[in-house]
Amino acid sequence: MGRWEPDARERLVRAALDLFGEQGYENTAVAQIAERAGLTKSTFFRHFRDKREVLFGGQDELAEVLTTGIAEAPEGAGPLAAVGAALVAVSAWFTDAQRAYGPQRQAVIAGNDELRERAALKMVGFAVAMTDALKRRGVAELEAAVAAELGVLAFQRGYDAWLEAGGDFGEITRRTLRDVREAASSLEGAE
Amino acid sequence: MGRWEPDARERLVRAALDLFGEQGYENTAVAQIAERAGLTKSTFFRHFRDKREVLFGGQDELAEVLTTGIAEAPEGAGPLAAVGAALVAVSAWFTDAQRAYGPQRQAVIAGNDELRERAALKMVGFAVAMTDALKRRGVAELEAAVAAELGVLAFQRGYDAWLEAGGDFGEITRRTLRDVREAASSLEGAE
DNA sequence: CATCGTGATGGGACTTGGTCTCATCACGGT
DNA sequence: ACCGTGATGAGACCAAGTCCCATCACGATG
Repeated sequence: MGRWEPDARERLVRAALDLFGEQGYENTAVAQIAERAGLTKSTFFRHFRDKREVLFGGQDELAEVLTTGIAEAPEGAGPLAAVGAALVAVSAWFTDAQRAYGPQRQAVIAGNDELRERAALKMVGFAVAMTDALKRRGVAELEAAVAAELGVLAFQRGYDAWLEAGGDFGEITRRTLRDVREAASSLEGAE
Repeated sequence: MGRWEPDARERLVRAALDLFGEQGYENTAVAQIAERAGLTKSTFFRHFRDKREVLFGGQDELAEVLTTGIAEAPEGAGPLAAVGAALVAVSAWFTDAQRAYGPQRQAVIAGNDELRERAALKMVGFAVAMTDALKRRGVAELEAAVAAELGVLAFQRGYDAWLEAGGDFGEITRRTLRDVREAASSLEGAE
C-alpha cells in the first residue's frame, strides 16, 4: 500500500508544507511527514538531503537556468542586461501552482532560523552562479560579482512583488532590476 | 580539575579549530572537542548554540559594531560613505590574533556545506544590520539595501585581502569599497 | 508464461547533534 | 563557618541523518 503510488516527492512536499503550517517546522518530525505522505523516513531522505530541503526543491535547477540565461544573452549586452535576460529566462519556472504555495512557504521559512539560513545559502548560490556565468562572458570579476549581487537583490524583490500581486515574473523582475540599478547610480552621486 | 580553569570558551574554540584541521569538521564530535578542552558536551552547548557556531564567535557583536558605525557617521555623509565609516569602525575587531587563525578557519569553512551555510547567514545578518542602520539615517529602503549589499561585498573582499597581506583592516576595506563602487558605476555605462 | 534485473521502497540499527534536568563544586560575601 | 550564585558535570532523552539489507512492483526477455 502506498508503495508505488506516483509523485512520492510531491506528496512529501505537500505533507511537509501542511504539517509545518499546522504545528510549526520544529514540532514536526520527518517521520511524521513521511507517514502523512504514506511513506517512511528512509524514503524521505532519499528524495531530500535533509529536512530543510523539502522547502527548497528545484532551487538548484533554478541556478542552472540563470546560468544558461546569462550565457545565451545577446552578445552586445552588458552585465546588467545579461542578468536581466536571465531573470526573464527564469520566469517559466514560476507558475501559478508555485505561486499558490508561495505565501505559506515564505511564512514557514520566516519563522525558523535553520530555514532562513538555508534560504541565504540558496541566494548565495544564485549569486555565485551568475557571477561565474558573467565571467565566462568576459566580464571582469569584480564587475561580475557586483552585477550578480544586484541581480539577486532584484530577484528577491521581484519574487516578493510577484507573490503579492501576481502577473508575469519576467516583467516584474525587469522592473525591480531597473529600480535597483537606479538606486545604485543614485548612490554614486551622493558620495 | 579542569573545572574552574579560565577561558573555557577560548579553549573550546582552539580545541575545535585544531581537531577540525586534523580530522575534518564532520569527523569531529562535539564531545571530542569538549574533552580536548577539558570540558564536557553540556558545557560546549552552554557556550555555543550549536557545533557550527564555535567557528563564528563574536560575529554577532560585529553586526552591532557595524550598526553603530553607520549611526555615528558624519551627518552629511551619503550611504556609501556611512558604510565606509562602519567598515573602518570595525577594524578594531580584527587583531593580529584573529589573523593568525584566519586561514585555518577559512579552510575549514570552505570544506563543509553546513559551515558555508552559516557563513552565508552571517553575511546576510551584516547586510540586514547595515540596511536598517541606513534607513534609520533617513536613507530610502532600496538605496539602503543596495549600499549595504555593496558594503558586504567590500567587507568580504577586504577580509580576504587582509588575511593575505595583513595591514590595517580599515584602510584595506576602504580601498575595496572604492573598487566596488567603481565597478558598480562602470555597470551603468555598459547598459 | 516464467524468469530476471532494476529501481524504489520498508525497516531497523546506529551515531551524533542538541535539549533538559538535577546534582555538584568553586568562589565571594556575610 | 555559613550561604548564595554561577559555572560545570552527568546522564537521560529525542530527533536528524546514515547505513545496510530485505522486499516489492514493474518492464524486458526468453
